Parts: sequence; structure tokens; C-alpha cells
Amino acid sequence: MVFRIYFYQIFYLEYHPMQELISHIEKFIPNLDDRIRQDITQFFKLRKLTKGEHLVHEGQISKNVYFIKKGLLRNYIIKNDKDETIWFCFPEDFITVFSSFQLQIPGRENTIALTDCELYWISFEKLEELNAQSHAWERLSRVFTIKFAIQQETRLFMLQTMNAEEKYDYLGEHFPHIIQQIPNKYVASYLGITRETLSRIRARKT
Amino acid sequence: MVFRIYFYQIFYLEYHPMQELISHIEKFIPNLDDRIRQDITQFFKLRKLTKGEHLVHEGQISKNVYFIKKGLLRNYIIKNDKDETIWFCFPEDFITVFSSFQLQIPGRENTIALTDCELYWISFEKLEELNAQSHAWERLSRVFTIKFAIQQETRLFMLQTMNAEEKYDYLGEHFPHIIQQIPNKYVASYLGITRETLSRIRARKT
DNA sequence: CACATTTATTGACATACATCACAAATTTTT
DNA sequence: AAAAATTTGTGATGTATGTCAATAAATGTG
Repeated sequence: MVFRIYFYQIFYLEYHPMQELISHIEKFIPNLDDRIRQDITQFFKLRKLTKGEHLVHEGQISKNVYFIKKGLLRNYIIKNDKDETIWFCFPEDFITVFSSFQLQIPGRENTIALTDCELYWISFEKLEELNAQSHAWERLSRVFTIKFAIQQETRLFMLQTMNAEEKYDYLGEHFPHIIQQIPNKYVASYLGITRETLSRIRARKT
Repeated sequence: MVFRIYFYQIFYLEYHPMQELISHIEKFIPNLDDRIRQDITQFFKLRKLTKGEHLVHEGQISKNVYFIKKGLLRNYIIKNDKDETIWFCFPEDFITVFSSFQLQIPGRENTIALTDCELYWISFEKLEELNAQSHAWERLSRVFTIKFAIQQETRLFMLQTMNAEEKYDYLGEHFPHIIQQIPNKYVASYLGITRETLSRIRARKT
């Protein structure tokens, strides 16, 4: 019994070294092409980051897209010496500075590891090559681009139509993991409010 | 000479009845597949709207995507009896309520014609069929989804990092056609400010 | 062209949220 | 475990922008 479990694990790891990534994709693309599974195993690479390390710096071209196996990251811009959070990401998210990656131009955002991280990544060139060669890859890319665009739409809606308290409540309802896992000062800047305002909103709730 | 021009126009119109649409797509996809050109001519249909008419109502599923041949439209939501503009669109834009269209679920946005309009449209089902059949269509869809996502990113950046005056200036610099062609009350709600505030900002400039 | 309706402007006042300053609590480092 | 550093909480005060109200300008309509 023990042997069987052990054997299974070895087999599993060797055959699908990027199982988290493949399983995640399968949530959105059932009947995933075997060829794509192979390409993923072959072309995605692992990168580790330690807490506080930057994945992307302002002014640089985002050459890769990453899938988070483990860890949390924060994306932010500096504007008038103020740090404004654009997004957080969690395990199972794909991340990149979108416009910088897609257009291969310098971006104004920074991405930093909030904890130690393990990421799988693939380059823009390689991904475009796969997209050009294979309809299935092109579809995969499209599906995740749609997912990203819908997230943006949701965030725009939140920022444009809600006041500070409504935004905080919305976050608690729809993205509780952000409130649970991210320091308040970053949550505040993500909501476009100050730490003090967030602190007062939280005080009112108790 | 007159005859030749006339003849050319007839030929042109008959052969490419959706020339504006095809030309627009070619700006982003050079060497457009002839098959796609044919599909466009065959599967896109024309729809006319008169000023004040709604293209999409809140609560309804966006079943089509439209390309604007002529006219202006405004997309908005009603929240606490207040009308908040999400976007405007102009000739050569593709429009739909994105998440409602992609997920085929009811949306909370409304789209209304600000002027008489002529639109080309195609249904979700037909477009998905084309995307499934043809790699070239899938790529086309992906390219325009990327374009949309980048627009959203820009707007998010504007809303999150700028104050009222900066937003207005940004609009004047990057999207002057909005300021030139759209009534101020809608521009204000698009910027997330009141008409009064916009009016004061404009007064300061002169 | 005159009248009606909609849109833009301007002033007085209200308010949500920011800023500054400092204390308390929590987390990290040694 | 103590010390240092970081994050959070709270009060006093400031300010950008909202709200309400009334007028002016622009646009639409018979």
C-alpha cells in the first residue's frame, strides 16, 4: 500500500512536472489536447523568488508570462512618490504586465514577491510561436485573455461606482483571500484609499 | 473618366460590402486571409439605429458583437438612480458588453445611440463557430480581445491614479474626439466626477 | 423665429476622504 | 526574549469634490 502510493507519486511527478498548471488550464479548457500538455511540460520553466524580490521593474519590457505555483505577489506603480497597488496575485493566477507583454514595450508597473514564490514561466516569443503553430494554443491564449479582460471589467466597475466602504465590502465578499492574506496598507492602495481610511472603516465594522 | 469611377464604385461596393470593417481589421492583421474577408462579407449583417435607441438593455444577454460603421454610442449603468458612463464608442470600434457576451450571461450595462448609427454585427454563436473552424478567426478574435484588454488597463490607470483635472487633461490629450463630440455631462460621468466639477475645471483653463 | 427643453455655469454650503502627527500593536531581526 | 522595524489605529485638521439651487446658454421643435 505504502509502496503503491510512493510509486504513484514518483510517476506522477515525472510524467506531469507542471501538474498545477495543467490542472488549472483544464478547468477552463476541458479535453485539453495532449500535444498542449506536452508543450507545457517541455516549454514552461520554473523560477523561484524570495520575499521582497522583484519579478518586473518599471521601464522594462515584460518578456514572460508567469503562472503562480506558490506564493503571493503585488503589482504596483509609483506616482508622485506614492505607491499604488494595481493588483495582487495568488496561486493559480497567470501574471504579466499585460500591455507591456502583448506589445513588447516598456511598462510602468513593478511586480514584487510578497512571500517566497515558485512560478512557471514561458517567454513571449515561445508563446507566440506556439500560438502561430497551433490553433489549440491560440484558443488557450484567447480564453485566458478573455478571463483577464473580465477581471479588469469587474475592477473598473468597483472603482468607478463604489465609495470606500462599498469597495471594502465588495472585496470581502468576492475576494476574501485578499483581505485575509494581504497587509492592510496594500489593500488600501488597491482600493484607492489611504491606510487611515481603511483602518477607520474596519473599526466601524466591529 | 466619370464612367470608370462610377464603375469602380459599383464593383467595389458589391465585392466588399463591408469595406470599413475589413480595412479596420487589416490595420491590425496584415495579410488578412481571403477566406476571412469572404466570411465577413457573408456573415456580418447591417443594423441601423436612430438617435436615442438602445442597442443593449440592462439584464439582457449580449448576443452580438457590433462594429460601428457610422455614429456614436454610449454605454452606461444605473446605480442608485445615478447614470454612470462606462464608455463611448466611435466609428471603427468593436463593441459589446464584454463579460455578458463572452460568458453569455445577463449584463448590467445599457448601450444607447447618441446619434443615428449604422452597425455591422455578428452573433456569438456564429463567431464561436468561425473561431472553432478556423485558426485565422481565432487569432483575429484574440487580437481584438487583447486590444480591448489594453484599453481597459489604460482606463483603470487613469481612474486609479489621477484627480479630476488630471483625468480631464489626459482625455484631452489621448482621446480628444471624446471631448469634442460628447456632451459634457456624459464626459463628466465617464471621468467619475460631477458635471459641476467638470464645468469648473473647464472654466479654470480659459 | 419663438418657445420649450436640455445642458452648462456659477455660488453657497456639505462631506467623504486625505493629510499630519503620534501612539499602540504586531512582526521581524538579532 | 529583547530590540528594532514595520504596520495599524486614532485624533485634529485640511481640501477636493459633491450637493443643492438658481441662472444662463445652447439645442431642439412646432
